Amino acid sequence: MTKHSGCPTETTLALIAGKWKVMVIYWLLKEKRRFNQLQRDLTGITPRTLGKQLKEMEQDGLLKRVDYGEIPPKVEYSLTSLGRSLQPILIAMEEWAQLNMDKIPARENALFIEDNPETKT
Amino acid sequence: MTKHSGCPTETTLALIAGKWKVMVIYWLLKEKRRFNQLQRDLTGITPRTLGKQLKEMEQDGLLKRVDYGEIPPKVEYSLTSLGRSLQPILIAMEEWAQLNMDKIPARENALFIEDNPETKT
DNA sequence: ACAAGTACTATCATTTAGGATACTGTTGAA
DNA sequence: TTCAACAGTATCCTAAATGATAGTACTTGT
Repeated sequence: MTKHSGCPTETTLALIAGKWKVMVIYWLLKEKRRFNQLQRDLTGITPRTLGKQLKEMEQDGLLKRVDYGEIPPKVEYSLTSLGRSLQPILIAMEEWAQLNMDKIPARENALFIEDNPETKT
Repeated sequence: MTKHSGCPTETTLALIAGKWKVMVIYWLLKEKRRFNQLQRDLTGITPRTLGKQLKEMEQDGLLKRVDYGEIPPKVEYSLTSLGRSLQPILIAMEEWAQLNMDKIPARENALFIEDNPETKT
């Protein structure tokens, strides 16, 4: 997913389509959180990627960053009302998946065999 | 967006997050369509990419492909009931975007300056 | 004196999605 | 007879997303 055409559905999609964004929202819906706390919550994310996702979401108006200017640093992330207003959509997606779990085949891979090392001489 | 962790919300997201998938569903909600027709509908898509999106969506159970085995070829794509059942979610996303249009800043680019050609000597 | 926690950024590398272009074989229409 | 339409696939390439790893400056706890 890259550019969105002006289609409103795709606009919304673009805001939550980052690999970790749904989970960031999930944790921030519980309560505000600090950077390292989020990194512990989202097991496996690197600080670089977390930083990017947070910055994008902040630019998109989904969350706000409050820097207390202290030393050692203290920065808190929390959802804006715009961010919180996505909750019904996320819940709808969650319920849809749970309801249709059985009908969704597990697609693992393999479209065309393309640039596949095994295929080359 | 790449792998989904087993989180149902992300499962749903993964099914519709391809660059053209929402629009494919949009057109197929109207009526069944053939490959070249879709390519005309989705202005700008290449046949390779269209082929991929359709194949993924078919593997995901969102649409079905019917090959009439004729010559010249005739193949029709239509939504499955699973695919059609996504409509409320897409509408919810559309309405959310329309309702919040004014609050969503236009994010154009520029996170860190990273591997930027202008920055290099 | 040393380690750990704070919030990151820098640099480099890999992976993935998507695009450009050309091509297939057959048919019916101009 | 040459052309477009049909439904794609093959090959190559670029751009975007994400990951791995290391390091910043400062402070509190042991």
